[in-house]
Amino acid sequence: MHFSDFDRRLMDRLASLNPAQQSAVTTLSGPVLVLAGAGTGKTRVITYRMVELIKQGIAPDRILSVTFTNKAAREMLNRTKALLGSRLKKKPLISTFHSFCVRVLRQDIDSLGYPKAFTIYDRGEQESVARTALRDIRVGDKGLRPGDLLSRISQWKMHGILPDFTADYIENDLDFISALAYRKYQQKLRASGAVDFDDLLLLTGQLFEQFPDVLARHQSRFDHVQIDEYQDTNGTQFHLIEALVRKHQNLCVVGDDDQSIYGWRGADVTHILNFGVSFPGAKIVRLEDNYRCTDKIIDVANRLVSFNKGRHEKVLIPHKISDDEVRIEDFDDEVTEAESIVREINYLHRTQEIPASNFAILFRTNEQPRLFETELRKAKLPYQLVGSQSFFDRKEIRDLLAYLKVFVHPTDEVSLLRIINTPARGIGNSTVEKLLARAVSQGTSLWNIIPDAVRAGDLNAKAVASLESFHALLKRYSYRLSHSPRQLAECMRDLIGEIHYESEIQKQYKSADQQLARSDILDQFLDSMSEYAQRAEQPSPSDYLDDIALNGRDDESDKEDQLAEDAIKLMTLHSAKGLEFPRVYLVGLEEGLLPHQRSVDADDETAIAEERRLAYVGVTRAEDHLTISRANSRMKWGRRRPSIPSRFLFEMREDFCPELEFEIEF
DNA sequence: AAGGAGGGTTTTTTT
DNA sequence: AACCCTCCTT
Repeated sequence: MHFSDFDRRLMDRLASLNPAQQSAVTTLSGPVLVLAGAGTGKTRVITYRMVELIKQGIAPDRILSVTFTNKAAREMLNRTKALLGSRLKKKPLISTFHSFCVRVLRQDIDSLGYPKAFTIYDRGEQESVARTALRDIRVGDKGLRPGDLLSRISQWKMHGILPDFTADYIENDLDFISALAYRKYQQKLRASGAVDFDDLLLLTGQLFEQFPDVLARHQSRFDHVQIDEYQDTNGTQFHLIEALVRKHQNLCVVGDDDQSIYGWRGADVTHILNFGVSFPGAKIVRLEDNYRCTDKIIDVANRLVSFNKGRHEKVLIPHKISDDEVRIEDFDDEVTEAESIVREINYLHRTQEIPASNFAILFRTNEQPRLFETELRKAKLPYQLVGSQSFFDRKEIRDLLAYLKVFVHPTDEVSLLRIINTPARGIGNSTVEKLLARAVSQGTSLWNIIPDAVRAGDLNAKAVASLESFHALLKRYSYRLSHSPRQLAECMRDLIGEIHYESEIQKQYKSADQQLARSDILDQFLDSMSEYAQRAEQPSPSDYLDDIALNGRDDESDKEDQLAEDAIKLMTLHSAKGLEFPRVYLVGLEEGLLPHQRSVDADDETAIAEERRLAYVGVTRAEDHLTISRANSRMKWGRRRPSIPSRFLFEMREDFCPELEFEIEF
């Protein structure tokens, strides 16, 4: 959407606020809960409120607004700028919890015994740490994998439970081993000067709790705090908020319990349900006027969500009337599903000239978009896969980032292990094992042991020579980067040359096509770095790494924004939250997919309820046209299996009665 | 130490 | 079907 359209719509909306919305906007002090259904303009209300505060004379930088994603933060900032123009003298602080916490921690984390130059570990790196932590523990034949332990550990962290306090929560083998792993894991992280995503919140909470002066400093920075998507707050986040507003209670939160879809990540709906208890005297404003969807779509959404128990009863009131029924279509298999939907989009786009950006295809799992991508590419339609961090997940990028991390922070053991023999330089497993054993026995890090080990002489000559030149290489680049941070891209380009990374690619990929694609990735990566070096006020490698950790492929989005504006969007239901599209295809409504098999197996009504909310989120993304589809059979793990229509279809439509094409076996 | 073959396993969702 | 891990050969 262009700015002019955008502004016009905003101004219209502002002029037509209903009394409930007005009261949300004009209640400027004390706690406020805005309970708002889908498509009622939640985020806009919070933006207007901020604008109102600034108009009343509150300095923009004394308002903290927390959004759920970095993208939402950017959008909110743009709207504020559009509404206030030159009246906006300072920048309001709009960020996610995680970005906010990184800022806090960069200042004070040393009080907790971590280095200020900590690195942030993502999922893959966490798993390596967990794997080493696991190795020290005798797992026996329990068949547990790092992933299981990590998610248990993550749950504890999101409830603010530290390693020393896990004893109360042990109920089974998984808990027991996870508790052990948690301690080892946390030790390893700290030794590597690393922090994981949950730590960002957990450590900030710890900091606030243990150091009242630090808390006081941050409390006095803000007169007002606003939180968007409050239904997704976890325990640790709640404590952070509560601590920040403890003195003035100027807190405004916005959310919808029917859209709580992050329970698996620790989000706790009770925070929004008990807001009035946690913050006495809170005003509660309800928004039920839906401006997004047609009456037909709202009807389906209301019916569906009414099957959930224990929620704030809300009935969305549609403001758009349409003759277009919600379509529920079935196809033989997942290939036909993709083909047919893409064929329809192709027709509508090319013949009816409906812009590509009007379309969105929403799905439950990440294996689903593949086929749609293939079909869209065949039809030469512009599309964008939203949300997947595929770019920074590529092997090449991860390798080079690991180099960069070691340059910045030599104690980062996970990254060091990743690059020590990448590309192969004759430092094989047995050598690495010896080094690690020595590091453990001397109680120091792998990095520190390398010069010693070279002297000790129980390694073969080739390995020693390689180690020496590897060590020298790291020192050289780390020195160079710290002295000329603006040269980030050039530096990495030289590195690629020096370690012959390109020839490594040639070796690994046989076809010229693939080789080209891989080199292309490297170029994009270097571009992203030089772009960063220009954009940032004070570029530094560690700041660049923060940027990537928190924003993913953010740097590309600027370039792609115009392109993305005119593309068909493909995304999971989770990343579709907060967005809206004129034409939505909600695909794969089958038992086992939506609701997901894992929730079905859990045999737990709350798990199914969350799946239902997910479907509800999908339905309510559609502005004008909604098509729901399913396949009668689907490939899974190389096998074709029959699919049963999702139970949600029966709930959405009273008259839903499909003809089943497969035979029922008894 | 490196590369390749064979076997076993897998996927929910993401800041 | 695709990926990862382990083991085997060179």
